[in-house]
Amino acid sequence: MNEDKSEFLKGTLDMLVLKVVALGPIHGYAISQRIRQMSKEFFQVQQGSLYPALHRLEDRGWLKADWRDTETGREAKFYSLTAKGRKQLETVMRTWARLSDAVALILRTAE
Amino acid sequence: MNEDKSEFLKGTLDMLVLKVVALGPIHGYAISQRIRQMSKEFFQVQQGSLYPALHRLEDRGWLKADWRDTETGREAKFYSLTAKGRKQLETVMRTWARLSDAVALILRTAE
DNA sequence: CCCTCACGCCTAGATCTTCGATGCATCGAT
DNA sequence: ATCGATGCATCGAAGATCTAGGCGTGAGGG
Repeated sequence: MNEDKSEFLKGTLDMLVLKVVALGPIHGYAISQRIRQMSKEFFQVQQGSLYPALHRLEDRGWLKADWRDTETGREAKFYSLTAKGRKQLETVMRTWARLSDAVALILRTAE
Repeated sequence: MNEDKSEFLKGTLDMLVLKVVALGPIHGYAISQRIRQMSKEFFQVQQGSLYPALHRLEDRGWLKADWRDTETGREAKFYSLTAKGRKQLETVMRTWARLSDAVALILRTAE
């Protein structure tokens, strides 16, 4: 398993977060809600997974954060995608496509 | 993330191994070759991942093992699927289907 | 007025998987 | 005789996720 593939064995979370942030600046709490709702309740991201993930993605230069006000007038940390993050998202989506094809190849083999 | 879903975040390896073994009794070394070849070189399972996985699956009662001779006249540990293992494979394949649908839902969202 | 729940951020420790490295033994081919 | 493939295995490091906790604000019901 090379590095890119291992990313997926370790989880799809990073990809999902990148994708959601790519739709427009959004804060952490809303990201988890959005992922849950977009996946029809399948993914229920825990905060203990989400926040470390966000910091990880920021450290790698894929996301940048700034504090803004919510519609409800609260302060929240809004994340946006960097140029690097956009490239990473594309890469990772291509890898996901290949991975799910590979899995399908194996799973569909008749017994 | 519930337990079943987490299985996938942690990796597809267990499912792939179960599936390959479901095709007929096969030994560890051959499993890794088969996975590689069936996935068109995408998955290259390391021995340091494979053997622990096999022991894990055996401990859970999904695989059983016995020593047999290879076509080349060597001894090797052949794994077969138990009844429990077959059920587990079905469960896990259904979960995979739902997971990849959920991922697709999110990834396909237009920006 | 108080209490609870949703919002919104975060970390620490435990647990699990995977990987790279290493070890051992046999066999066939050069 | 040596080297690569076959075939088994373990160890330690690295990483991701989860559970469980903590902190603060604000709105609404009793």
